[in-house]
Amino acid sequence: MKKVTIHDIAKELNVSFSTVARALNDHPAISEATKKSVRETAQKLNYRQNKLASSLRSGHSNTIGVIVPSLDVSFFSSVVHGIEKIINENGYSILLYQSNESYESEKKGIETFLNSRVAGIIASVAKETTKYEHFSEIRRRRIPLLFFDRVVESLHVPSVTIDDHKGGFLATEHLIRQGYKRIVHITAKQTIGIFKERLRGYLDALKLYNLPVDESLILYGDFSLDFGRQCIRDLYLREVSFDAVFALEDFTAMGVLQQLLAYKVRVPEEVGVIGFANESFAALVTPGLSSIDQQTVPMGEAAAELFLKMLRSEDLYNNLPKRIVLDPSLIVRASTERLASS
Amino acid sequence: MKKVTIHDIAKELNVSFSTVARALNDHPAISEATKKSVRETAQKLNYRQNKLASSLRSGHSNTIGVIVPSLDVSFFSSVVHGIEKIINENGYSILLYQSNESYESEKKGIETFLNSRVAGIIASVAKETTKYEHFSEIRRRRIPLLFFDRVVESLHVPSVTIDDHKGGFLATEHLIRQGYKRIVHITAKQTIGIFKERLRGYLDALKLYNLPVDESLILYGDFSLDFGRQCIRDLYLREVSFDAVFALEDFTAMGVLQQLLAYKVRVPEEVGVIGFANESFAALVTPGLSSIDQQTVPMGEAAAELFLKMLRSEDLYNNLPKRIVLDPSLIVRASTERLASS
DNA sequence: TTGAAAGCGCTAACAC
DNA sequence: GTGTTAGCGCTTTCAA
Repeated sequence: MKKVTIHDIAKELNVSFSTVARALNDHPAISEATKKSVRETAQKLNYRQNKLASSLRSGHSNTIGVIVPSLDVSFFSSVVHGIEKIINENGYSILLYQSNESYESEKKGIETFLNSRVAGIIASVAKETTKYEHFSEIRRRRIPLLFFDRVVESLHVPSVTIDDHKGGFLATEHLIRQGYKRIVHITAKQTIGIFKERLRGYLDALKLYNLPVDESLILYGDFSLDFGRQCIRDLYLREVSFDAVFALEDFTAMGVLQQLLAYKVRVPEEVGVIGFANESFAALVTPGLSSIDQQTVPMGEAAAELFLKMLRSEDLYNNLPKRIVLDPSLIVRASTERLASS
Repeated sequence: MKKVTIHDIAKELNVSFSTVARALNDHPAISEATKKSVRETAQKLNYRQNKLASSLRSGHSNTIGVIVPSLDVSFFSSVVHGIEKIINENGYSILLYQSNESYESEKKGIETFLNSRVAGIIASVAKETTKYEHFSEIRRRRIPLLFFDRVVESLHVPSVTIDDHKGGFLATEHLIRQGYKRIVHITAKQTIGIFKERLRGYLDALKLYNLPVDESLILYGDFSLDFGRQCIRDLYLREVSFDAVFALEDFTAMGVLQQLLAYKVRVPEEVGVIGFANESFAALVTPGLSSIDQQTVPMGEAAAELFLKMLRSEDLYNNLPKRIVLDPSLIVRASTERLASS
């Protein structure tokens, strides 16, 4: 199949190729009649506009780079799902990259985006990354950049995140209102921002409801399902009394749940359990695991919409960057539903 | 930041711009000394090759289009994860599109790919799609096309799928070997290829082990968690005796499991349950749900590798298309583990 | 309302 | 080993 260009259409119709170009771009100065015949022969010849040429010439591209740690993590694939939806509805396409949490990959991805002359970049930073030169280069080139979930604060770039403090607060408040009094919180050993925020939410809820903060109820670890199980074993070994557990994320909460059931502890009657992230399994396990929903798809949509606004505004980096902080929501399931009304 | 081109580097070094181009592309006829100085000033000036220009001129692009129904389905995001990994390691980038199971979106996605002059396309067909003109256009343009999981047989295009017949067989055989004799199979009302294959596997296993095929044990429905629950209620209502259930996918199996537990039926002692897909929740529910693993990441990797071979071969559409059929694997968990040894 | 001409930044054939 | 030249297929001024 020979490659068809606007010149072929022009030859066919005996007009100049620039008339054809204008007709295809729906230029106002072209008569409806010409437009019609141009479109018809374009169709007939199976013409397809070459975006490479048009982007090169015009200096405008309609692809935007999206880089995330891994699509194999449901949080990220779900956010990308939301981003792609909105981005596509607005006529852009996405160039996708996974950093696999590696700084080198992330840098390489950004370079590819820059070389491909993307219109802008949406990113969630790799865990490993501690140098941000590749991100500041984007800024220096005046290319729109937006972070979601994992943000580099020092760059002062627009971002979309969720309010982890509020999430921690909601989870804890819910347990308190269900009548639980000695609430364990499992958090991360490392001082990762989001987990510190969830812990702050936990502490603030206790304070607000005049419950004492008991340091022996705050457990620090390498979060995982196994760590959740281990926490429960330790609490029993140490004979710490408790009647509820708020775990920093659902897998850990799941471990907690499994170990409690193994010990024949009744959930939620004797001990309530709540997680964080609202993973798909939370609704399926028995008893259903209460959790905090992170609004993944809305996060992607909000990110894409804010980003489109950035693309359209001229004074991109002049005013203060906009930060959208989404509200997490409490999902109550059987694992904490001790009272009829919450 | 002014845009830097090879001309700027050339001016800086008093050489011709084509020397610069060759140096940057590591052309053998350029002296090491020139290469070095060119690379240095490129770095100094913050030069970035414009891929749009180079692809336009050379006629070769290094982006490949990937279109899937939805990234919000873990199967697809996991396969895309595998594809992206291999594709990137080989210097290509992926342009991503979701069809959301819609024919119109799928068509639009393919058109965008064609306009963007992608080097090739990897696709998993939308449910809604019944016309394949957009796919045959790809072939006509001699652009490499590969299907994974959802294939258009009539197009004779390379593909990567899993052996659903074998999956159905493995699941059923496992139940038989565990001593279950009256095995229910829940399948789809619509005659979707993969589900028909799983059913065939079920029937073949029964035959091989000389178990009778009882039509009243084969249930056709609109699969979902709720349908799984309903199946169990119906079986009890109709007083059909059975001692195991093989459901066409995990969510349905989960419904089965939940309803059995609600009826205080002991799993796996009285009834064994196995699903299909090995969703992440299968390992987390109690009892753990046995399932058939679909090799999502390997599928993505195999698809990407076969695809790269296609890109490199000249006689793309001459010989018979290669079809890779991956073996599913049996994952045994508590829901079917009635005997010590399987 | 349309045409002519220049050029986006690069690759690659052809010179020397 | 390096320079010259001609485009890739478009967009976009300027002129008519």
